This record gives sequence, C-alpha cells and structure tokens, in this order.
Amino acid sequence: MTDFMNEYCMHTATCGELRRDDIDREVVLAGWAWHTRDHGGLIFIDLRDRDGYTQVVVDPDCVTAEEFAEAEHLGREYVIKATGRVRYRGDEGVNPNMATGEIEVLCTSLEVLNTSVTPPFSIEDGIGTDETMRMKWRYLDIRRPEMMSNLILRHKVAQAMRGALNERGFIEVETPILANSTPEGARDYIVPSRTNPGKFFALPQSPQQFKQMLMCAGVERYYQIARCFRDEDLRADRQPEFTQVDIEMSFVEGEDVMDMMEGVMSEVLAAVGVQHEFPLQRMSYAEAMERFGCDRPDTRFGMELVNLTEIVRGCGFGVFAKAVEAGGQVKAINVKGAGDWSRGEIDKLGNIASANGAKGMAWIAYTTDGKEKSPIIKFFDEETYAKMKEALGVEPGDLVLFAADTAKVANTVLAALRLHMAEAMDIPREGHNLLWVVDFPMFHYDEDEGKLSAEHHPFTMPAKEDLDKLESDPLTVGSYSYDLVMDGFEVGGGTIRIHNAELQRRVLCCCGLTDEQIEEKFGHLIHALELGAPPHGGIALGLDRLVMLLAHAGSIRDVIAFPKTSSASDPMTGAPSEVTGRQLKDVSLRLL
RNA sequence: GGGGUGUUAGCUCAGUUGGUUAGAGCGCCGGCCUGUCACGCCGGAGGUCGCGAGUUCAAGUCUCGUACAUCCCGCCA
Repeated sequence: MTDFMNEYCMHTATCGELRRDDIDREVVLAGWAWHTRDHGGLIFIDLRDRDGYTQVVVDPDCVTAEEFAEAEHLGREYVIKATGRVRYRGDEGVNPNMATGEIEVLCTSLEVLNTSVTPPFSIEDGIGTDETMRMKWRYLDIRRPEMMSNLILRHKVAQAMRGALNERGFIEVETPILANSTPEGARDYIVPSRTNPGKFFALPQSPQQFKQMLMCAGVERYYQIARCFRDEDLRADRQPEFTQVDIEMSFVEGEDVMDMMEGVMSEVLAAVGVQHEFPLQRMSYAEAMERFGCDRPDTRFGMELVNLTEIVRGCGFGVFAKAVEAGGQVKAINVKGAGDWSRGEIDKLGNIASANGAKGMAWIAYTTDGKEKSPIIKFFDEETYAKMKEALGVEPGDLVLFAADTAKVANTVLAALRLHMAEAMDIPREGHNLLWVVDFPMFHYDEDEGKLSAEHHPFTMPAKEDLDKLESDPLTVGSYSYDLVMDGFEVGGGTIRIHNAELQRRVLCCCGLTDEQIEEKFGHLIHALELGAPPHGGIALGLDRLVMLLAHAGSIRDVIAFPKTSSASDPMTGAPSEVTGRQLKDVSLRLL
C-alpha cells in the first residue's frame, strides 16, 4: 500500500518505512511533531505520519540558526518537512520498541509547514479519552495510530471483499439512497420531498428490495458496499447509519450462497492475516437456542446451557415445577471456579437475570472445601437433586445458576449470564470463531402488535415441506435462512427469497397485511416476481461489526471514521441541527 | 420508553464521616540541559466541582429535578 506513498508529494519516505537498509539515504520526511525532546544543544523530534514515526535529530551544527530556533519552539502537532540523512543510531541508541528504532534522520533542513494550537487532548496510542471529546475532535482522534490502523484494516477488508466478489462474477451496482418507506421493520429516517409536497422519501434500511429487482433484471450476481439507515436506539454495536456488504445471486439455493460466502470470507480473513478453518460449522437455530440460549452464540468457550426441564418436572420446588407445568423450561449453567463467590456477589447476578426478564434467579454454590450453599436445595428430594447434579456435572468450586420461565426468557437470561460470567471469570476467548446458524423459523409471534412477524423478513422463502402449514400452523414453518455468526455477534444474515408472486402474497398476508396494503406497499415487487423472476437469494454482511471484531475494538464507533453518539448526534459538526423557515416552507413543513 | 454507571483544571483521574485555602499525573507557560525516546531538573499559571433547586451553621460530598455521555433491556422486518 505504501508503494506510491512517496510519489506525487513533497516527501521521499514515510515516517514508518525507514530501516537499517536505508542508512545514508538522503530523505525528505513530512508529518506531525509528536513528542519533542529538547536537550538544549540537541533536539529530538518524533515525526509522525499515518505510516508510523521516525526520530529526527536537529543538531545546531547541521542546520541554520533560524531553523534551530524554530525547532526549539515546535509545538505539539506542528506540521513539519524535514530533510536529512538516515543514520544508524549506534548499538546503544537503538530503540527496540519502535519500528524505525534502529535509525534516525539527521536533519539538514527543517521547514514548518503549519503551526498548531495546543490540542485538546494528546495524540497517544490508547483510548483513554472521553468519547464525546474524541468525536468532537475526530480528526485528532484519527491521528492516533490505533484509530488509523482501524481505518486501514477496514479498507483492507472492504478491498478484499470487493476483490473476492469481483473474481466470482459479481457486479457492483449502486441503489438509491432516496428510497421508499418500509412498512415493517425499523423506524425509517425520512426526507421530505420539495417537488411532491407532503410526501417523503425514506433512507433505505437495506437495499433489500432493490437487489431483488436487480435479480429480476437479470444481473444474476450483484454486490454493493451499501450504507444503511435505521432510526432506532443505539448500542455499542449499532449506529444509525452503518455499512453492509450486500450480496445477491440468482439460480441458487442456500448451500450455494453459504459456499460462496465461505470462499469470500476465507480470502478476506487471509488478507488481514487471520487464520480460520473452512468449511464452517453449521448449527440449527434450534440447537443454538438449546445449547447457548441465543441465535448468535459465542462458541469460543463452553459453559453451555443444561436443560433440566424433564428432571424437575413435578419436583418439590414450586418455582421450577410451576414453570414446567406452564409449558416453560428450567435450564442452568455451571460456572466453574465461582463456587466460593459471596452471597452479595451472587445477588448482583440476580440483577442481570431480572434485567433480562427473569422473576428471580436460583443458584447453588459448591465451595472448594466441599460445602453446598443454596436457598433452594432443601426443596428437592434426593433423587431429583442427584439427577440435577449429574446433568450439570458439578464438582467443588462450581456455581450453578438457574432460570425457570418461558423457554424464551430462560434462554435469554442464561445467555446473558453466560457471557457475563465468561467476562467475570476471565475465560479466554482468543482468536475468532465463525459459524453458520441456519434454519430459522419463518415467523415469530409479536405480542405487542398482536400478529405474526417475519423472523428475517417477509421475502424469505418458507421451507418447501412446510408450505401447507403456512396458514394453519405458521409458527412451525421453517425457512431457508442462514446467519453468519462471529464471536457472539451476527456479522451477516441472508435467505433464499420468494420468487413466486402468489407465495409472496400468501406470506405478506400471514404477516397481517391486507390485499390493498400488499398492492400499495409491495406491488412493484409482486409485479417483478410475476414477470419472470429467477430463483434467488443472498446475504448482507455487517462491515462495521466484522471490522470491529477483527480490530478487537470495543465499539463499532472505533472502526467508523465519523460515528454518532448514543443520541445519534455528531459533536463535531453539530448535526442534526435546525433548518431555516425557508427550508421548511420549501418542503411544506411546519414545526409543531 | 425503562434500568445501571459517570460528569471535579486543557486531558485522565483522586477527593475520607458534610467541615480551613479542592489535589495528583500529563499537557501548557518561563528557565536550564548535546543522546533522549512518555527525556530530565527548577519555577509558574490554570477550577462557577455539568446545570437548577432543596436540606444544613456549613454541600464537590446528602436529597430531588434536569442535561449530556456510556453500557444494558425494550426496539433493531
């Protein structure tokens, strides 16, 4: 990447490239003054650019008096051009902690290209500054090597992605940003239309419908590194605008898409130096929920959920027995090494359980000195308790945490506790683990809306063998769907789409849409399906999340150049901001 | 919409049971220094303790409200 870095510009070397082989080279460096060490008669400047930093030595014998005076008054982040000769630092002088630590540049000419006021925070490697501060002065934040390398990593991933897709016959096509509001799904960002008073565009939540149209158009293989917008509350791994690598293929089944994606991912990971085995493990949604309690399991460590439902059915402990009787489940995790936790520490875990919907959290602690501590043991008969212990594989030093509720709540609670305990117990989760979670159900019941809702989206192809149950027993209908899961995050999701107009109408009808609504909202899609749509399917990868994981960053914000705060604002530009009355009038809007 | 945590010098933070003039490190300013590399040494400046009420003889500290940040739940087809 640095091949052309020294062409078309004023420097002849970057601040990160000089090594022992370059000794005696005459070079011109340009960059920012990072740390300066003024020894009175000799000044050291760590000159930094995006490639690294190099020690520049200013000796009064080698520069003019004016230049030396300028060097004495250099401030942090002054922009400098330094000409000089590369020399070995001497055996005593080598800095092994520095990529360019064997050499230094003895300055023969120094030019201050620009000064800088004192920066609001120092450009150090390491994230210790308040996020608002970092976002407000984002161009300074990006000068930090860590942020710079995140952006470069992101670039490499995107380039490898493009290259791998290009090789496989995919065509990059751009789709509109000014699009239509989606009736289901996330809240839309909307844009008023001046030329159509009272009407609005919506920014796309994904190019989903456009890419299906491209399949109908015969493009056959499409991709796009696409910006997507969702006006929902933020998280560490969620931004209001984010980037998907959006992919769609014609004449394929789910296996084809997954195989293709594995080929692409193997090239992408190789490009950024990550080893991973292929083909990837495939796990059904049902198995993921049973063993890990969630559909995006972090499979890099154990502590799997143990289902005790049948063992405790009708047992003496009312909380468990009633949960089972009501059709729910009793599950548990066994946390090795937490058996000596205090009552107070365990009670705090109960808060995590209740934050995730549990009414309470039962527990049994097996201390390392062989004692059993628990508020619930006394309720079990000997046989039931023995079976539980066997199923859980308990030994001294274990802490067992239980959830007894609906299957959904029990899974959610234990999945959250499992991750929390992995963190708390410092369980190693090194490297990366990619897997497919497949065979999602077609629908789930949305209690707030009081209707069925598509698990992925309503364009997903229901399982062929379940088609006759679509209306009669929709919750048991499967689908051709696959999520790419990495280290406990969903980094990609895709499905085979419906390419039959009649079936598409039936599925939308299942989701509670009337014929009129279907025609109004999805008429264009239905018509396209009627006009010779090929079988097709695809996937969308969350580029930000993928890069976040590869960068071992704590937040998606650390791999986005200009992210938003948790209230979706930008401290640097002040967006969003008020508009003038004239602007509102132009689009026929009035503020409430 | 709900819950947790936080907000003290330019930055990162400490601040005890409510008690005299609110501290440290870094940065900044001035001075010294020819082998440092987070250079070192000497000196100095820098504070409406997020904001607004309240309790109290007395509030950075306690109470309530509020703003912002951050994490989580809801939400995210």
